[in-house]
Amino acid sequence: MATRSARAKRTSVRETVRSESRAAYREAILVAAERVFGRLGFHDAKMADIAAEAGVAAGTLYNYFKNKDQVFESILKRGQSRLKEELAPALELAEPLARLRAITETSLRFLEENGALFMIHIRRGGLEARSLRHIGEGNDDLHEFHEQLVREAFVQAIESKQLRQDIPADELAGLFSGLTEAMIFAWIRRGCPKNLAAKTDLIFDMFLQGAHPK
Amino acid sequence: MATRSARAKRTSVRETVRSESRAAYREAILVAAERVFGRLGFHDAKMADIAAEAGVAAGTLYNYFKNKDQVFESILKRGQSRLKEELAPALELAEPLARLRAITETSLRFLEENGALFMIHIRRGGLEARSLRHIGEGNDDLHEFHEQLVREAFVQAIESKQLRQDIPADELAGLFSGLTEAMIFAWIRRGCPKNLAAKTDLIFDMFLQGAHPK
Amino acid sequence: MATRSARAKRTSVRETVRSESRAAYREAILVAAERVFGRLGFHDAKMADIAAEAGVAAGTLYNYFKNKDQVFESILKRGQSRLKEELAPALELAEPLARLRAITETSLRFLEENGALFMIHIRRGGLEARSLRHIGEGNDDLHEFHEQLVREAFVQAIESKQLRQDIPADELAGLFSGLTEAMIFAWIRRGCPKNLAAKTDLIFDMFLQGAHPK
Amino acid sequence: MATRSARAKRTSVRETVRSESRAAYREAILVAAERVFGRLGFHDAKMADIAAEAGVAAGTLYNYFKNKDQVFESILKRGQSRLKEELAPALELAEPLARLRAITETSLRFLEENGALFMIHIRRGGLEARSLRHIGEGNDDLHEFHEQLVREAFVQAIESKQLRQDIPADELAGLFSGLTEAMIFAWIRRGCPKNLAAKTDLIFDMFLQGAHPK
DNA sequence: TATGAATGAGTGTTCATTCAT
DNA sequence: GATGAATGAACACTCATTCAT
Repeated sequence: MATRSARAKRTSVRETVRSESRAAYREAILVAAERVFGRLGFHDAKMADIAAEAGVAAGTLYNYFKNKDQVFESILKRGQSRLKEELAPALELAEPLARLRAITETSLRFLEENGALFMIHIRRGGLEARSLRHIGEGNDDLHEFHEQLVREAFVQAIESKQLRQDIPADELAGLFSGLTEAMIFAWIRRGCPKNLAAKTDLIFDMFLQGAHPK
Repeated sequence: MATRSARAKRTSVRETVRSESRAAYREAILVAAERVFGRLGFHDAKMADIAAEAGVAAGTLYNYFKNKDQVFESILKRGQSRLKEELAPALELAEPLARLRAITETSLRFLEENGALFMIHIRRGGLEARSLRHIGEGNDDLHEFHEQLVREAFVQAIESKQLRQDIPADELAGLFSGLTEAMIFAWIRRGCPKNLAAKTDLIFDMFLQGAHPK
Repeated sequence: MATRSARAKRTSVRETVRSESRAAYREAILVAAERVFGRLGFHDAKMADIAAEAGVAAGTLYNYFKNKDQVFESILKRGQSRLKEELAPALELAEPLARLRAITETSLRFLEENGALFMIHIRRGGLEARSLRHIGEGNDDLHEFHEQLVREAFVQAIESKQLRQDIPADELAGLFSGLTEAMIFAWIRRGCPKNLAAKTDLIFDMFLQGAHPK
Repeated sequence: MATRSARAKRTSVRETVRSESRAAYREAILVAAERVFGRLGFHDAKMADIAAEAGVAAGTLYNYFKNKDQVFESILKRGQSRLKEELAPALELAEPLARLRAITETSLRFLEENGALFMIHIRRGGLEARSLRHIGEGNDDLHEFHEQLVREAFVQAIESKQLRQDIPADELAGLFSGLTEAMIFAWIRRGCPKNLAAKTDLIFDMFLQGAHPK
């Protein structure tokens, strides 16, 4: 029994090691893929590029992912869970505008730290959606999640009269998200300089006060 | 001499016909390519798809364009000149905010009527820039042109105290363009419903008044 | 009847003109094709190139020749008849070695004046024979014709004891033709300088005397 | 450490196998390509033909050669090194005419065993030069190498009064090379019968004695 | 399981040939 | 008959995927 147990344990340990090794490989591949997809886009990124960036052989990719599409999809999913984790503290805030500000700042900071991921996400979510629709059908979309959070904050803020009453919450939320995204696009176009998160104040100021002279 | 004249005329007519036919073919190909690129993106759009959409043989494309890249580029250029034409009346307006409103409305209307073109343009200008940078180097970019117009309007509006003085014109212009683009992205995400141009008022209202309750 | 006759005559004249025009077109095309094939080789020479060189439209070529192969073939045939014409005086000579010398000199001069044709011919006859065998099957070949003339001269020269008796006429003829062709190849490799025909003396001297010191 | 060593050895063995396999594939492709190019010429030989002849998939060719041109070039280079190897013993001979005879005999034998290669080489060096000039610029050419050897032998033979003094070494060497090449062309035209190398004696006899009766 | 070479379907492009004018 | 644009078969080459080791 001792022997059995020992063997079982050894096996278990070995499997743990294996499993950790598997996880490490998988992670390395995803990190590499994120960089490569972010740099080159879906089509120009070759499986060979990703393998090279990850320091593994091309065939190895297929031990961890079914195909190129699934590598792509996995990056998105991984990014989604990471952002969700980082957003958790912000969601604790009860005050809707403060929560909105925290969500925005967190998202922008996340963006700065995960530029490549964002490139991938935005391409897929916003623009290549149609051509890549076959990828990730039915995944809960990060966009949806994010917009839902923003929408809730807006509904509450309007209810508590902190915002104009004459524009529906959805429309307002859309404009806000839009303004944020616009900031992001401008930031990308400028080559992703530092301190995107610091733009949160500007976004809020403009969004709340407008451009009219006071 | 009558004969010569007649022959000359016939030739001339024939050449006109031919020339018109060439232009018609070229146009048909561009229209088809615009649709296909808009639908599938640069990479997924195959020359065969474009040819099929245009109702010609694949080889025919190469009688009008050197290669796939040049088809793509030509769409952009064609779109640019068309938008420039349509913007001309708006540029006559002397009053900066009125001009800005006209530019915005015209651009949005143009967009509605040329959704596919815009998809193409934005993909290239904003996002696929890196992977497609080899295409169209040195074209005067529509983005640049548009942003220049907006920037000028802002400089004048700030000078005439019609806008807040505490934010630089460039920043304001960026935010405005951003807000507009955001509207556009939201519109695209919603599947390009009718009446995008009507959103001009909302954009201006929000941009000028802000979201604060009055 | 006068009318008929007149009409008939007019028709006939017109047909002559037409026929002359046809011949002129055909000739122009062949001249152009000879230059282009000579310059680029069979495969790299495009029908469009030939048409351009001839100053006609691509389609016109097909009013005179069934296809590219036939253009090629026609050049060879035309060259063959021209060389045969030029060789006629040489063939009058009764004395075999004098005749051989005249044939050689004439052939070399012809070569210098028809370099392009020769390039075509040699490519086809000597080297691309296998790959181009589908062309001109069963034509009486210029090579064959030429070698036949040479062979006859050798048979007679050996019979009249003007040449070594210990080597069969065929072998000797082959060597002589070979030496001549070798001269030609060297000449081509040197870029076709002037005065190839003047090498006739050297060929004969070497061929008859050998390289041994006297 | 034993394990490491064992693993290292295994790896090394595996790599040797792989490396041998790679070399074998490469060689098989070159052999196939040599046959196909020799049979059809550069243009008519399709990559698919070569792949089929080698018994591999078309794509495999591109794991070993960058493109069709490079396959072609590699054949030439391989042939050059092989001939150079085979010529080495002949070059040991101090006596110029004996050396020349050995060089000639070796070359002819090489030719018989590598007819396809020669077809390829001669097409490129002599005739398709112009259209294929883009291939292999700057390779040390087999022709040049061979002619240099011949030229040296002639200079020495003339110096030692073994040959006529009235014709410059270059000219004589050219004629000799020419005679040899002529023999080769005749041999090709006759369909590459056996025993080409045996013609060395005939070449030398004719070259030295000439065709005059003694 | 990692490897990396083999595979072959798929694509952009060329060009001989056809055909409407 | 001349024209020159349309045609589409053909081909070099790429790359995601498979598989023997």
